[in-house]
Amino acid sequence: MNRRSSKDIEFIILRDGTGFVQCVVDKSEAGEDIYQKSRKLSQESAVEFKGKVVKDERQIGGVEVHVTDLNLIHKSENYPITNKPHGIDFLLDHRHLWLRHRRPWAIMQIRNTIIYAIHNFFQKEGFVQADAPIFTPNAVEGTTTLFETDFYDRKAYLTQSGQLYGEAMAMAFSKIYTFGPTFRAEKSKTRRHLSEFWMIEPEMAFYDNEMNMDLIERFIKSVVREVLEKNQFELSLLERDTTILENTIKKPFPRITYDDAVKIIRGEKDVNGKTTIGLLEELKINTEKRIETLKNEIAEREKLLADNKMKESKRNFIQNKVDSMKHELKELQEKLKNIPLWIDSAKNFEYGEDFGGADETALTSLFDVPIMVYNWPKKVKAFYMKEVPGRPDLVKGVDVLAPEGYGEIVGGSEREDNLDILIERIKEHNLPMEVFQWYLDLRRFGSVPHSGFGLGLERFVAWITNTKHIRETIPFPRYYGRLEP
RNA sequence: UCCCCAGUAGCUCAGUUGGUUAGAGCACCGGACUGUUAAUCCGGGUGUCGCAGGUUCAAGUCCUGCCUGGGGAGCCA
Repeated sequence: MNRRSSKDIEFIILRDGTGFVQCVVDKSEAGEDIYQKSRKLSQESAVEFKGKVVKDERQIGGVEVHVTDLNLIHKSENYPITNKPHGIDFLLDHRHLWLRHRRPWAIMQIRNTIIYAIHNFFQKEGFVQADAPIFTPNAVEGTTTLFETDFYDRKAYLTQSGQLYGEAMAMAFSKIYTFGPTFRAEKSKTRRHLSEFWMIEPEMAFYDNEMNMDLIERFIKSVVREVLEKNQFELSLLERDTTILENTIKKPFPRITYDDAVKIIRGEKDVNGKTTIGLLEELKINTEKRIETLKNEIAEREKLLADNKMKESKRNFIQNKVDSMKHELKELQEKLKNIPLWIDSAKNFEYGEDFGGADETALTSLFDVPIMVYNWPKKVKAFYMKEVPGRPDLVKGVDVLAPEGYGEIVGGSEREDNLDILIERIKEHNLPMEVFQWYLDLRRFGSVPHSGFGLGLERFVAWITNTKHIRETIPFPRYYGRLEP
């Protein structure tokens, strides 16, 4: 709970886990005793109210409670998280308490809807949920760093992907999906990485990459539709502009080959008359303009501050305003410095490379729905992806890039189903052949075309809720430098 | 592992070319106000300036090293 007061009246925001309601303790209604008790309530005290529910359009949920009785269950003292701004690190140190607050509450409600909608979609489509093991004897793709553990005196690693096991299960049950934790020991310090995150990995027998992309698109639309139906209130708490989410369920996702994507990134090809370079140059001009106005506003206020007859409280107020404007100015100047680098990186993008974060942002900013980029250079993708017929340099992989700078939320492919080619690919990647023997069995005994993809739950939640840092999308995040609480 | 930035009160931050006794807002306590939404107004005090060393008459401020955090690259969902 949280409290505000005026003379003879107290406003208390009460939370019960399902939502929030304002409770009003009016001295004339509740009586002197109850009113005095309510004045002693502190932030996050546990309390029980009796009272009348009254319609009030001004309030969240449209109602408030006029309190007639009050029972203090537990008085909270010196609650650390105040109603004022805190830094992300302080909040994460108090994550066990921070979860009680509105923003985390709204994000977790949406996360819950997403999890439910994912199961709902696959169950209705006839998929079997079948989870992959978490302890694994080897690195699946050989590139990422894994967490090493002791498994009865043997080295074991925490899984970085359940995909190979998913393929085995798809050969057994036709269409399956895994839904479990995944671990990466990379010392990544960016807003889109976690050491421990949840991944959904469907795998379908007799699916080529076209069918795979059809499924991905229907899947994303279905989950987003469910969030829009169930979580309007939470989205409004988060001040999420839902235009792009609504587009996502209505419009088809553009499907772009890697070859075309490269041309678009370089600014050689336009999308509805706009190019990446043009957009970035526009952004540069707008940022410059904003910096100019900020500078002028700061100068104006500093002139005001030079008048030392000014009342102290007023002076402090203006000083604070100036400080926060200087803060914004610093951020914008930082951004302005980076824009030419982004333009440079886009213009000189080298064919055959994977997209960097800035390239992805440049590309996706031209669209108002998620896009699918397919047919990737073989050398930047995993060994198990199937070659594109007639293009031995390309594989049938697909990445879904979310709009608004969220980057890759889905990665998938058609899998190589030919034993000999797969063995060649394992050799090319210098992977230990012996640990893949069971996987190669899948190509020895009734190998069929099959495809699948992986969706990172937290990145998906981050995009839907428009959360800047992925670590706010999981109750207790684990990443380089954070193991507590 | 590499590059950039930061570390000042419980929290968020200011602190100018090195110069007297280091500041503000919030939180907290008291008071004022019948309707607040981060309420507002008045009063009340709080510091190992991340750590270690150096330069200097003088260091929060400059230099070196280390630690911690943030952003990014790599890697990826």
